[in-house]
Amino acid sequence: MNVRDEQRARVIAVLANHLLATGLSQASLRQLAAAAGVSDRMLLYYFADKTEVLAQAMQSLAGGMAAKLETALPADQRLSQAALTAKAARLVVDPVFRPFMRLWVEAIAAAARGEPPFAEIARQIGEGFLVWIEARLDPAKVPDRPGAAATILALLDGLALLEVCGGEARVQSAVTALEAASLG
Amino acid sequence: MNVRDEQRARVIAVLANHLLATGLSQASLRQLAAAAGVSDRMLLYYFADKTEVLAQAMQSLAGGMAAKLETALPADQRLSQAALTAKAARLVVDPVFRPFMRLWVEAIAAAARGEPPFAEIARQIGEGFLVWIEARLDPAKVPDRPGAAATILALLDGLALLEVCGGEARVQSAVTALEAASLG
DNA sequence: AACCTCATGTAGCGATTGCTACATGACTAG
DNA sequence: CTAGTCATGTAGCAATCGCTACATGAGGTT
Repeated sequence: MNVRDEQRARVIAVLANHLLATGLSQASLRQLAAAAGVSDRMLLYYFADKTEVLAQAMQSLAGGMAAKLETALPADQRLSQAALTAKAARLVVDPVFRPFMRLWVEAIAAAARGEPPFAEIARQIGEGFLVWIEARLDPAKVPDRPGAAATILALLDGLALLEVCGGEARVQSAVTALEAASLG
Repeated sequence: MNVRDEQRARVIAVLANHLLATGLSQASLRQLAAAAGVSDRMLLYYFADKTEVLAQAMQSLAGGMAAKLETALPADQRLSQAALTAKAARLVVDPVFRPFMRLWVEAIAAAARGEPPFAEIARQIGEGFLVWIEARLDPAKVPDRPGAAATILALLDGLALLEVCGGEARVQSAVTALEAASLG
């Protein structure tokens, strides 16, 4: 393997964590390079441009999160809409997933203003989420699975927004209410 | 009234619409000044700095939206959680409100990365939403009103995110599912 | 008439942005 | 040994950013 290709892999891994920790505001070329321990010059030697760096780091993160979600809530168990909503909500507010959800909000906002590569990436990741949700909805109990999945995804994403504009307490009260509703 | 104060009012009104139409990506000082039909130099004569311009424009928008929401769904009618969720969801995906919801997502993302003045503004507007929602929940039918309100707000905000990462179709299918659920 | 505040224009500063031109040593294939 | 690719450093460019220093005329006050 090339030195270059090794560095590509290493840098992406480091930068994925950097993005998780600091968000998209600390993501200028020079800042990314510093975080990865290379010069900005070399970052652009390893990757074509900043867009490619961000795209690969986000892909890496999305893959990791998908794997964690897969094991955190196995797909062989099919749930009602209320039950899956409550379980998934508890999941995404977990400290393990929360940094990703924060970054997810920033990525969607970047996508909203058409900033490459986020427009495409947001769609990909969103699609992945929908598939994950639908696979865990019991067809017997949920007639409109696409509609239910879209509703659940909206709510999960919304919890991340709620944290920013309403604080931790609001998020907890929402999750608690969802769990209560899934029992009644 | 000063020329300066008149201009402040006029410029804010124009810029509020500009932000609604173009989002926060077209919001550099020079771009804002051009949109308002003044020089960047004068924009900073009317306002202390860019932060004040954005803060006032966002406040203006929030006020307008609050008024529209107030009349669109009067507070004298108290609803169940499912019913309010469905009605409010239909409301925020309306063409009248959608540009605001798009901007709202960008503002929250800016708040998430601590960008002034959005951190404070997002909290204010979010709080206003929560009050609006709680005032329309029937205490007899909804035991945990704060929890229900937080849940509804998360879902409404999430619909705006869903539009970006899943497209118009997903949003419609979610709203339809919510309306179906509120009838059953 | 002298002065002063208000309103506005011209010009530019220092920082940061993404990105590039050019040089150079190391190693490798012929 | 020579030619050439690989890996890296130094330096900088053009654009944009938020913001400011300075000048100037217009109109009111004393």
